[in-house]
Amino acid sequence: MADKNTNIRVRFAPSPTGALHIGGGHTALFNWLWARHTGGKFILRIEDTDLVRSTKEYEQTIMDGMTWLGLDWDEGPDKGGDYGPYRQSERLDLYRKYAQQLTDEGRAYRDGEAVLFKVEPGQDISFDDMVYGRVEVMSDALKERDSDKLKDIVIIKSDGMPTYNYAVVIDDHLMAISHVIRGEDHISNTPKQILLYRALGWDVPTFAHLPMILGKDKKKLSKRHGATSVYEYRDMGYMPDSVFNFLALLGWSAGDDEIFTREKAARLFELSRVTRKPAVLDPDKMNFINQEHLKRLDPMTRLAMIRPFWEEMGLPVDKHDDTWLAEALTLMAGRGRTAKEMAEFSDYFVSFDPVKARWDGSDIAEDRKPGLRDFFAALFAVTDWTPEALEAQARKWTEERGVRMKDYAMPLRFVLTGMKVSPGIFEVAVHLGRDEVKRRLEHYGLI
RNA sequence: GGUCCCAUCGUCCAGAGGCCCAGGACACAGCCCUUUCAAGGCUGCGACGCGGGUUCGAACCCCGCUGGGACCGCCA
Repeated sequence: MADKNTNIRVRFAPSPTGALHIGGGHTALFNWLWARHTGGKFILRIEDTDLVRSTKEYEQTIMDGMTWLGLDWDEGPDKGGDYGPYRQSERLDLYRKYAQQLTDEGRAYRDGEAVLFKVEPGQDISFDDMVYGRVEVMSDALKERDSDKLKDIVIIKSDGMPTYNYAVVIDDHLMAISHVIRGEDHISNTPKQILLYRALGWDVPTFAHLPMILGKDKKKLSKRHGATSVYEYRDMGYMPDSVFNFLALLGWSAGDDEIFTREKAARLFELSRVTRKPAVLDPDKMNFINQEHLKRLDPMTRLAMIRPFWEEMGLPVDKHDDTWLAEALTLMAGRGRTAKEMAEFSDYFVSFDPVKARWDGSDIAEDRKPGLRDFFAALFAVTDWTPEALEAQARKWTEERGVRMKDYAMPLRFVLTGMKVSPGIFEVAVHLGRDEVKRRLEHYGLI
């Protein structure tokens, strides 16, 4: 798509009744991708016509969630634009105006305080979806449940507020939306909306529905599937880049390379290549993608990612130099799939306290201690405090005595980290520094 | 119950009639590397739901069945 199409306008229209859901994030993401790919505009519209459930706090939370994911919008309630206002609650006069027009034309009628749109039988309300292709529907299908009676469409509720199916048509048209990209759960709402577009004499936008995201049990994602808001992923230590990457892979693929940046995804994205099958969310894949992004981070950025988790664990992060901490994490690279895991697996760099807390040294038999003391003394005899020199010394020492390296490296690992796994133990020792290693050995009476 | 949609490894995606006795990724198993665990390298396991057509030829087209999903609210 060489020519930038500035007429392409898409929107994400959440209702502020909760934090940004993973499904909502997915929808917002695909709209963003299409806008950025085509050079069009991405609009944020708040659908707050449900008076009781909508709050300003949730509105802010949703915007924060989108920002966290790296999805920036061109027009919205916070930044304005030529097609505002961008909150449905501020557009009530518009909905009333067109409802009145439809009523005057005899297309709609009042029912108490509400206004209903009359559905006529025999109308073809099929449409071409950019993802699903031709969707065939007749207006005769718009029946009441368990009945053959046609069901008219409520456009204004008794409380004076517009219904979703009506407001969305008014707004998408007035905001000059070219492509309506939304979840597949809206596919059956589309024919009703087409009826409204026609009655108003407006052009119908292009529709593109996205496959649903399902839980492991193949049911629509909900609370009981664990993490459902993007914030839960943030709090578990997933990078925004990873969540973006993972979500982009649900219903679409960029080709051979599955780890990519927002920019690359935007460049490669094609609506016509979106899948139709509902996608099951796979936490394993999410972990893998996060680990890959964590590995690719530059040291200081990685530190910024891990730091809050160390702080949350109550570790004295400020006592250390940032560069030194970042280097410790470089040693950890590839270990830990989330920032939280990485923070937990590397706590011994920040403080000796967690080491003492989880290992008291009692599982080292007394008769082994003399040998270990000899070994550690040999290590401290090394003047060149580098991983290579220490390892060479350790190897020499163990070979001369015909003993196994692991029988001495493992105790050292426990002394320094309190864990049975860690990066190369000589690298850990060197990074901690001679004095700190000595201090930890002394604590366990091994030097 | 009605309407609409979907149907390739356990999962996510490739595949747009011959290039497919189906390819990649995650997960899983094994091997290598190794002081541990990861990472990395290699190997393996594993799918076109079923039945009819159409065609010289079908994972790809058509029909039926089965299975799954979504919707049927004065919620969005």
